[in-house]
Amino acid sequence: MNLNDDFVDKLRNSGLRPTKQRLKICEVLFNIEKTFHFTINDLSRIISEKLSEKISLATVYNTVHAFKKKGYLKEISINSDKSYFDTNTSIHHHFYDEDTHELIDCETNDIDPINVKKNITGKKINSVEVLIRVASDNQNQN
Amino acid sequence: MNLNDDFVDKLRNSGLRPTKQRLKICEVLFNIEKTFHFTINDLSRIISEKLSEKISLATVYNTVHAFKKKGYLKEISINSDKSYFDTNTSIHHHFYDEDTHELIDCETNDIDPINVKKNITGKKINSVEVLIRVASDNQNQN
DNA sequence: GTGTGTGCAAAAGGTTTGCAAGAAA
DNA sequence: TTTCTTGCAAACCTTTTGCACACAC
Repeated sequence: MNLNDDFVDKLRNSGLRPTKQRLKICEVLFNIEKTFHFTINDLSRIISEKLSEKISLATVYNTVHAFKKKGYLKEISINSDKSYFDTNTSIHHHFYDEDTHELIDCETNDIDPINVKKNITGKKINSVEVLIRVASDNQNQN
Repeated sequence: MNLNDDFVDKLRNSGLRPTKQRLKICEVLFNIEKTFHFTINDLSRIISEKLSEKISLATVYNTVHAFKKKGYLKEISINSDKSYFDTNTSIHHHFYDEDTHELIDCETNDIDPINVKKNITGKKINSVEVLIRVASDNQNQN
């Protein structure tokens, strides 16, 4: 399998040993054309379903954090009960569907450039990201 | 004390009994001219320091969530290890200082209007909020 | 063989829950 | 007196850690 070799290279190039577990996680995360969002729990579940083989939770955590540190994944804060990760690592925005709790990417191009007029002395801006909360049009909001 | 009466009314009007604990939490949260950001832990600590009287953690959680439900507090997602709350319940933006983990309000006026060019079919936009991550200018990132 | 990675179980945070005792209506 | 609230401890969930064993190099 060609892709698998790519993953081996990818891992090697970033100083991560291409172990069986890490390759499986790569398959799940990066074998897909469109980017996707997940929690560690999601990922763990998907692995055991798709691959009919279990990877220890600790290893999933280790790997996800290693991938994040290497810039292959990005962590997103939507609500505070869980960490969401995104395979789209560019600076971009999100729609958050409050009905379904689904997260949808919104590329930088989909929003006019954001001009921050205030600034904090001695601090530089690392990122500017927008969260757009949406809900069903005909919903009775609580 | 006049303010205390206000709090009693405030609570009564929203169907919450004005208990000793809730009034104390009101004093801490709403007796201040400027808005402030806190975690439940912060709040609990402030209460025991400022009021030299302890309120059970469970009660603090209960009260904060009750206040949030009534619209007196707003929950903010910065990172997933903790919940932050904000006494400023308007739609507004935030600076997040990655060095100090401090949260700073950024009023809607401080950012030029945000034009979202993409939209999700059948969904209406509830809020558009920006998180600006900042860090020390001379910091060695990572 | 050396060093890194894995997996388990235990621990650690933050948060929630169940229930008995207490306070407000 | 009835209903809501409090407080404690236990439970819970997500995440982290310690350590022995296994695997990659």
